Amino acid sequence: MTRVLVIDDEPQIVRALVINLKARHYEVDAAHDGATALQLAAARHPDVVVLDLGLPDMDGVEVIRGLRGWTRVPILVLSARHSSDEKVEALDAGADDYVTKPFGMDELLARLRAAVRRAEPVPGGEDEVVVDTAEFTVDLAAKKVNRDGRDVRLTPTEWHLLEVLVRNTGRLVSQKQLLQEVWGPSYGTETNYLRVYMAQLRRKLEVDPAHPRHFITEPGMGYRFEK
Amino acid sequence: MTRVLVIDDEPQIVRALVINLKARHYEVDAAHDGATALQLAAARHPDVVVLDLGLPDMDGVEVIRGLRGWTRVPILVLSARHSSDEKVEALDAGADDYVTKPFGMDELLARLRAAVRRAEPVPGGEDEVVVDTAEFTVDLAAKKVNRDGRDVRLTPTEWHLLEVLVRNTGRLVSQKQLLQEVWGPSYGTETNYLRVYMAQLRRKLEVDPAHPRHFITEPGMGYRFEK
DNA sequence: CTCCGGCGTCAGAGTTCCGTCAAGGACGAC
DNA sequence: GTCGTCCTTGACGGAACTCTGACGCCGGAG
Repeated sequence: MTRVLVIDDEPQIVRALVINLKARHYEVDAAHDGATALQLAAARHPDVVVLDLGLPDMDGVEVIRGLRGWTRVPILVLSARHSSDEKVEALDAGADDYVTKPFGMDELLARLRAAVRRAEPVPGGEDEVVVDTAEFTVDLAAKKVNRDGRDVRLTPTEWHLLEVLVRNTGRLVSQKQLLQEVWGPSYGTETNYLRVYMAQLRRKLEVDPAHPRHFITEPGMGYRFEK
Repeated sequence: MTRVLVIDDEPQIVRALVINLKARHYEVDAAHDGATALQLAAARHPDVVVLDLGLPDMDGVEVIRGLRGWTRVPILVLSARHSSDEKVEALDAGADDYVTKPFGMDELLARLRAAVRRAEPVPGGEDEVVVDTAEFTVDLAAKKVNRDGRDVRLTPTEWHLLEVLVRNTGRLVSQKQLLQEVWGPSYGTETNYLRVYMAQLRRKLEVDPAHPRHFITEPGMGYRFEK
């Protein structure tokens, strides 16, 4: 769940934001002044910050600097001031976006979504998509299988089949489901394909292909991958 | 130097932007319609895009989608429309910011700076600028390849292809992804291009081009660069 | 016991995919 | 214009992959 930190000293604005955000399943923290805000940010590590520049205890830009000292969390600034200088100052201090009050809630939420989306790690980035077994390792992102320090070469079909099984580690995958995912939706009965390609996977990955430990056959039903 | 792509069909706006940006030492490309814009984006790989939604040939949101299909470059939208729906649509399509016309140049530039800053890689991040192999060295920042103490001459396309592969060292890069990143989003099936240019890269960089050790073919799937 | 269905194995045929070469065209430099 | 560089395109032989049928094994049912 995405966590939002709202910083504003006007209770009605905070209330409106909190209600709208919670309705959209965001987790919301709120602070009424800069000091509390910085503390909360450090404690809760929000995914995005909504900051009103007009705070009672400190300049909003100072809050931005305080945050930017240690985090790159997206900061969305709210302000009643339309002056161009204010915007430039806030943006150059490290804000990500600047919305002038009064603002439309739809727009604010859209900008919030944009800010959060941007901060997301690249899909297929460094996320750990590696599955380990005693004998081999499957890296789903790099499309690599390593066994005894060597890369194992898989054909597209073999890889596709392995992928479906590994993504369902421990679960039984029916023959029909495998056929449809690997060969396409119009397949479903060609179980001989499965037999051939399961055999090849086992030959390449199992220690003893005749007595598989990872690619288990469930007779009449399907196959199961076990670590 | 930061490269900006300006997309707008109003010459006076383009002129104003180009003058201001160049004065601040940005490198600027300009397009006056969506098709040219997508082409230019693919060819020039801008660091940030400024996009007017009102284009003669296609909907601005389509341009956003066209870009987002293959790149995460920051997109700053300009529009005369103040309607909230328009903003939400553009932002949800993948835009990073939305500025309504008439806009202050200072503010626009500040938002541009914010967008570029955000996109910067984390300082001290795991960005490898130089990649070494036993036989040659690729310097991604300097755009240079060195082999046996000599710089290897690569054509723009060869370099581009090499860059994509090296940035994904060890990972399989699909043919479609390579084509889209190097030749542009409208490509995806012209695998003969890949065959030709992979051969050229191998001829220039592999010890034995017929038995490549670094530029590995995964038949039916794509290519992989290995140190 | 025999029969039978489901599974594993193997090898060959057919098809797709890849590396290579060469020719043609676009473009800019001189 | 002429040259040189680079990109595109087509063609072809060979390699890799998928499909297909045949066969044997095994366990359960009759």
